[in-house]
Parts: sequence; C-alpha cells; structure tokens
Amino acid sequence: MTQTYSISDLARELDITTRAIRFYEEQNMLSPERRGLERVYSARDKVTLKLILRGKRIGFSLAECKELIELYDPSHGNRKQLETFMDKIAQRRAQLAQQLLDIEQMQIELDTAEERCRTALAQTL
Amino acid sequence: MTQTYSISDLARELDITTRAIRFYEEQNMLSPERRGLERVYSARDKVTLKLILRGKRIGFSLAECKELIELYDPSHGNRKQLETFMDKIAQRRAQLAQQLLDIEQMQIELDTAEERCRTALAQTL
DNA sequence: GCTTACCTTTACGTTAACGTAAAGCAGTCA
DNA sequence: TGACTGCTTTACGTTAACGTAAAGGTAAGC
Repeated sequence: MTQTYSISDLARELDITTRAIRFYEEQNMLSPERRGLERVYSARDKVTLKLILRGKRIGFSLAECKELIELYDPSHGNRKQLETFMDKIAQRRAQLAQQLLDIEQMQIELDTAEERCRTALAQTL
Repeated sequence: MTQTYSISDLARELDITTRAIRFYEEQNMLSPERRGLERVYSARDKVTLKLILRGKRIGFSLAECKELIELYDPSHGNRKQLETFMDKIAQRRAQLAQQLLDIEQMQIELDTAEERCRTALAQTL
C-alpha cells in the first residue's frame, strides 16, 4: 500500500548520492525505518529530501533547511517555541523576498550581457 | 572627481570584512589600483563587489559569480568564446527560472507552516 | 617620541557538505 | 559455490570561503 523506497531508489530518483542521503540522516534531518539494517524510506521521507534539495537550489545551508523541516510539525511545541517558529518563518519570508529582488536584478544584467555579446558577435562577421 | 574607496570604506559600506575583499582579489575577481601598497578601489570595483554579494545571496558559488563578472566585458573575445558566453548566459537564465519556482513553492510552504503554527498557538490558550 | 589607526603580506586554522576507500553482511543467479 | 549486486558502518580526505593570528610599514595627533 504505502509506498516505500530503498536508499538507492531515492538516490536515482532525486539524482543524489546515497552518501548524501546518509549524511542528511546523520544531521538528524531524516530518520527512516529499518528492516534489519536496511533503511526503508517512506513518502514523507521523500518529501523531506525534496525540501532539502529545493532549499539547496536557492542557496540555503543544511542548517537552514533543517529549520524548515522542523517547522513542518509544530504540534509538540510550547508557546515560547511556537513564537520562535513564527519568527523564523518571518525571517525566511524576508530572505525569500530579498532573493526575488536579487534574481530580478540579475536577470536584467543577463539581458545586457547578452546584448553586449550579440553586438560583439556582429563585429566578428 | 572619480570617487575612490579604501578597503575599509568598502568593508563598512557593504558590510563584509577586508579579508573577504582581499580574498576576492586573490581569486582574480577584482584588481584595484594601488597607491604604494595601499589598494584604491574605483566605482567599478564597488559594482563588482555588489555583484558578488548579490550572487552569494541567491546561492551562487564564487566561481559562478566570477563567470558573471567576466560576462561584463565580452569585447576581447573571439567568436568561439562569445558563443560560450551565450551558453553560460542561457544556463544562468535557466537556473534563475528554477530558483523562482523554488522560491514560489517555499513561500507556499511557509504559508501552511505559519497556519499550523497559528492553530497550535490557539490551542495553548 | 609614542600611541593610535589603518594598511600590508604570509600562513595556518576552521566549517560545511559531502567524497572516497576499506571491510564486511545478505540475497541471487549461473 | 563462487561471483555479483546492493546494503551496512567507520573513518579519513577534500573543497570552498573565508577567519584569525603574526609581524610589520606609514601617517596623524598629542
């Protein structure tokens, strides 16, 4: 029923190494089931991995990714903790907003770079 | 006339360390003038630094930032080189597009994380 | 003349995020 | 019954991007 995966299944599908996956577990970002010694991953584990990879693509550190993962389940938190969570969420939001600006700016620069390239290419004719 | 800066001027203004600035120079991303031993930075140098910092904020490696800087001046390139430049520009564009998707997705997740937090907080009353 | 504030170079130290090898157990296919 | 294939753990190696300390040069102010 509930889909499970071996470590190399996930490695293939997500295009990362098994070493990386084990490393994330070492960092307490994952804790897959075991069948004997073998790791058995759930759909939830896969989601977590995807979240890590997405975080990495936009330049988040693993520590930051870990915080994001922890935000997934705020049930076991007292008031103080939950407020800390809210703070972290706000921080991430601000960071993402800044990144959007940065990307926008960089796209503009790529535009002008491309144009300079085009004119330089025209010269070589 | 033409504005110049000392290394600590730039460090203060851009909120980085002088060590970092010297490091970028070591990596051939900058080559400021010298007055004796002292480094003297131009407005262009400052722009370059800003570009580096912006790149870093969206998770680019220094190597990637360096490529971006090099795209600034495609004048001294032969046809082959210019085409390589165009390729790199296209690659960066694709990367930025992916990052936009990732950020969008992450914003959605922050939304739901925030909501979960809110309901958990409501429980603590 | 001495301190203070910048600047320089050289060089070793550090952290993150894995890579890579070594050594071994468990099932299967010819 | 090997030989593969895939899984495991342990542990040392590596790269990027600086941090940090050591040792010293120079100009300004008291």
